[in-house]
Amino acid sequence: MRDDAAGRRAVRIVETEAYVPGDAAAHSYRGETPRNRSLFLSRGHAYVYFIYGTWFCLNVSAEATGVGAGVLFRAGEPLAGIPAMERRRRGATLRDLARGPGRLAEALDVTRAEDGLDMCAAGPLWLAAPHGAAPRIGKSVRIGVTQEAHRLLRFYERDSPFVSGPRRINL
DNA sequence: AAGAAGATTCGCT
DNA sequence: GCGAATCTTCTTA
Repeated sequence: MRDDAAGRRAVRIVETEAYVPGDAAAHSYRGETPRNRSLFLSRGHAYVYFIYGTWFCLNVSAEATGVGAGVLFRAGEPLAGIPAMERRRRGATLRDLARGPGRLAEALDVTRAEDGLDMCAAGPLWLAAPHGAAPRIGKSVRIGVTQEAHRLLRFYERDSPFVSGPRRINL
């Protein structure tokens, strides 16, 4: 959930990737730096990083204070505040509004300003429990990752059209 | 001090 | 399919 001057925007997270302790692909692998310090906060805090000089990506920290682990939000199904998302993502179809980590952050206007926020507390960026029937969940290797490339740490809703990635890995 | 690679996306071929 | 855009961090000299 995103609450700011544009009103409320909501997406259902339909695709995630885990970056776990001891994982060479994780930003936290080589210890704490100014960029990744939010990964070392207790579970539930936002970690926002800037990539390829162009995009932000949103994660949530996933372990106890000082451990260093997180879950990347890779795609979302737009639920509310869709006009505000369309203004941020000019020219994108509904399906592509938040389909991909960079697009998701752009649709929700998430930048470094949100880095470190507690997403389990009331505020401009927070997590709500999903509702409705439990979806079928698929798992696969992570996208764009070269280290520890065999690990099945990507999770997605198997029946959602809002999931990113090549079709062949979305079994 | 300089260079390469990276949890990406878009536009053009 | 390939290259550009272009920031941060890590590696190597």
